[in-house]
Order: sequence, then C-alpha cells, then structure tokens
Amino acid sequence: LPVAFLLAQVGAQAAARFAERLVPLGLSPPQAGILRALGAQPGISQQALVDHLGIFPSRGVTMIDELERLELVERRDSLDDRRSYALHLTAKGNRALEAIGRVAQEHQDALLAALNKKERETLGQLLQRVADHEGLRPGVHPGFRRKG
Amino acid sequence: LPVAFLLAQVGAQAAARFAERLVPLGLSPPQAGILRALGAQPGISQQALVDHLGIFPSRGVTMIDELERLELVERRDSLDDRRSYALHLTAKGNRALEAIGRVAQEHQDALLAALNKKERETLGQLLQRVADHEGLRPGVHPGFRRKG
DNA sequence: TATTGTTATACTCTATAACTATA
DNA sequence: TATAGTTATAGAGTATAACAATA
Repeated sequence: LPVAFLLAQVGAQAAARFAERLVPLGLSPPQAGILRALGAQPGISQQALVDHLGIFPSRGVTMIDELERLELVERRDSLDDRRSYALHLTAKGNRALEAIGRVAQEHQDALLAALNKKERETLGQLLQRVADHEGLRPGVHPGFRRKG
Repeated sequence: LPVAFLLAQVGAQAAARFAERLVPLGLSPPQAGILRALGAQPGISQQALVDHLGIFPSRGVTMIDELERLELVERRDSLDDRRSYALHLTAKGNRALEAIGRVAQEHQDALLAALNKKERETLGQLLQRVADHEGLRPGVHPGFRRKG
C-alpha cells in the first residue's frame, strides 16, 4: 500500500482546498501563515519571523509589504534596536485571523467528511507522530520553508 | 486538533523528501509521475496522457521532449492517426521506473518509521477513504493537476 | 565587523494563446 | 470544423546577491 504517496496526494488536496476557501478572504496560504504566526507571537521582528517560517528575508519583506498595504499588519519601530521593526496584527488583521480559523474548521469538516469523530482523532494522532518524527514545527507548513 | 493542517503539512513533507530521493536518479516528481503513467498504460497518446494527469497539452510536450532527450521515453508514430504519437518507455525508461519504485519504498519506510505495521495500515486505510471521498485519481498527484 | 532590513535581478515552474498538420 | 501536437509568450512564486542603515 503506497501510504507515503497517499499522504502526499491527500495533503496536496487539503492544501489546494484550503487555498480555495481563502480566496473569498482575499488571502493566500502563505499570507494566512504569517497572520497566524503574528497572532501567536505579536511584536516579533521580521528576522525572527522569517527564521521561524524558514523563508528568505527578501521574501519576508515583500509579504509584509503586501499585508501592510492590506492594513492587516503594521510595522512598529522597535524601541531598543532602530534597525528592526516589531510586527503586529491590526484590528483588521485580528478579524482576518478569526475568519481564517472559521474557514479552516469548515475546510476540515468537509475534507474529513468520510471519517467519524473517532477516526479523525486516530488519523490526527498518527499524523502527529509522523510530524514529530520528521521534526516538523507545529503550525509551519513545509511549503513555506526553504530547502534544507 | 488541526488534522487538515497536519495532513497538508505532513503531505508536503512527504513530497519534499521523495523529491530529494529522486535527485540521484536525475528525475523530478512530475517526470516520475509520467514514467509511472506510461508504465501503466503503454502506447497512449500525449492527449490521453495529459488528460489523465490533468495538465496542459503544452506542458506535456515540454515534459515528453525532456524525457525523450533523456532516452527514457519514445514517441512512436501512431498507426491509425498520423496526428498523434504512441508513447512508450524505453528499456532505460523501464529501469528508471523500477528504480523509482525502490526509492519510493525506502522513502515510505523512512517517513513512517514512527509507526508500526498495523498503524501504517490504519493510516493508509483512513487516507484512502479521504482520497476516495475527494474523488482523487489513484496515482495522480494533485500538484500535477490544473485548477478545477 | 556583524546584523536588520531592503532592493534589484534571475530563475523555475506553469498557464495562456496562437499556430500547423492532420482528420 | 474539430482534434493532436507544437511554439511562443507571459505570469506567479521564489531564490540569489548586492546594498544601506544601524549595531
């Protein structure tokens, strides 16, 4: 049984369907990932953010630029180091993050409609063990991360 | 429990690790997918291939060009319709397909090292049910397919 | 001299559209 | 007129490298 292939196949499907559900919010999956990270760690620097997500600094700049233009994120001057910014969600950003959460729940319910509650738990536990064994960071999508 | 996110996360990891294992073979995941499809359906036309994989005809041309240059695939003239070709694996292409199979097995063993045999079966069965419910075609990676 | 963030550029993958030749 | 395959072009997403300001 090609379980590894099934994983990649169903995982890609999950990602694609989630991306579709973000379209009405005007967001991409990477943007949702940044909002999520900033919701969990308000005030972190761009450097800390790109390190956490495993992306290149230049990409962080571009993405934060866009999220700032959308008024979802703001760069505040750092108090102790004038080179860096403290990144924060705006009120609008927080509302977007909540909307992402609702959409994610709907997405999961639709994706796992073929499984009952107990089976979903089992699936989650098995996946979590694989994720832990692979050293995956909770909440950080590998599609986000640079090679290596 | 964010099972849908875990699925996307672990699935992307699976795809990335498999891609790494293809590097020594000089192949990309899409190329491996084509070799696999041609192994299962020798002699099909480019049209049938791109339809099966859900890619654009122009992409099919480019990819078959490359695989032909690598001497893994050959275009044979179709007997009954001079517009189309019959696609076949060469002897070298068949050996490559076998190597892909070995690499896939090693990949799966490494990826699922945290699970015992029974758990792997359970995971596979749960994933298969999700895949069926989502209407995924066996052996066709969604990353391959055009939107829709 | 190292670090934060930025800019400018290039690369890869894929989509779109116009085209040729057969049917 | 429709279909198989091709060519040419464009776009999205991301990586790479050089740079300015601050530490």
